Amino acid sequence: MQFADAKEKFIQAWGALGSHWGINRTMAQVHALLLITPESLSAEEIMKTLNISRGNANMNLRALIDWGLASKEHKAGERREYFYAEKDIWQVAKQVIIERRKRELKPVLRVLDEVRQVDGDPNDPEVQSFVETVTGLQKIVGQADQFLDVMVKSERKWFFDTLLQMFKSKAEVGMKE
Amino acid sequence: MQFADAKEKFIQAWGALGSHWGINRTMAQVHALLLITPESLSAEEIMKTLNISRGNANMNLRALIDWGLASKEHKAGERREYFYAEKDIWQVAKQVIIERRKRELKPVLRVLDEVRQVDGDPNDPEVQSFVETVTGLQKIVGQADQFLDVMVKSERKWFFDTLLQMFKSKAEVGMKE
DNA sequence: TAAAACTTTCAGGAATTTTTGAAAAGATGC
DNA sequence: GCATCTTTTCAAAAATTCCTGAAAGTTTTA
Repeated sequence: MQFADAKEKFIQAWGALGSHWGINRTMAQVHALLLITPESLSAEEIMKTLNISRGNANMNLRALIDWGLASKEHKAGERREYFYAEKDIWQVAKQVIIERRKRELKPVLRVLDEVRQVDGDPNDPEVQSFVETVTGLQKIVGQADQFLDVMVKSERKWFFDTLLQMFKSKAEVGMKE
Repeated sequence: MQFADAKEKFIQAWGALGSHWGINRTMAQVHALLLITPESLSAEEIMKTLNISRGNANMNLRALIDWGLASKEHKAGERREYFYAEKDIWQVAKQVIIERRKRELKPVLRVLDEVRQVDGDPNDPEVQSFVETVTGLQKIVGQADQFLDVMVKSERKWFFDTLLQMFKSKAEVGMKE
């Protein structure tokens, strides 16, 4: 495959993935472009490459900065701003997790905690089922939250080495399906 | 909080969460309703509770069945169909992971593999940066995929016990930030 | 101070996604 | 076969999300 095609394909694929994960397609495409570009880019260059308007470029660049995935840079002697993305994928992954945890997991945990304290007849099967479901969700979401907390505080090597051990121990024990 | 309010709040919250994760709001709400309801429900009841049309209810129920999160049931002597959701949250989590892995992770891994084999001057910094980024993504997405594979094949208890050990070993070693 | 270079905002419009509701299709029982 | 009850389909409408481009705002230079 030619480089230009590969680049195009990667940007499209990353955009499509983003849209399956609640992230605006264009924001993901801008991110993809910055990820694979060695030097920083001006808004102008991004607009041209992705065929988007000035306003759109500006909005999504700000969003990326807000997510901690991109930064501005000023080049000496130049007036315009240049943008670049964090290239270390482990850092990127951690940053995404930090933000989504803050924006989505925390609020959900708060709601689960709130609604679990429903006052109603504990013998009513409807209430029972409700409390059971909410408690179950709280446990799993809470566990996931803890796990992600460990992850974002970890070094990449330690984290994957430890996961690897987990896989091994599974093989040894011969866990059933 | 009154039961009716808690129920309402839970359904709303679950719907909002879904929409942040690429899942249609109504589908998540129908799922929430089925999750907390002990007995199975007819389309009619779901339409009435959530204030949605027949077509909408039907569409989202089918989607839930397609995701393996809900099932149909026929009651003896009754003509209409009833619907219920898997209540075991561990099973639900695993099922969601199975589907998203199939629908999203796998296709992305395929694209990454494809575009990594770009033919271009290996000394061109643009090409270098591209290959580095794609390789890095491939590694991390691949690791995540493996981890999720272990998870969906695990018993809940084994999985969380092992994670717990992982956290502990971190504490002992005293990993730095 | 003013012009030039650039960034940000935002109202309106375009595009996309979701929902509706009526009609078609599919069961069931007589 | 036919009447009845139920589910499914799908074109059109509604709702939502996203994008544009011109105008306003900001910073720099002279």
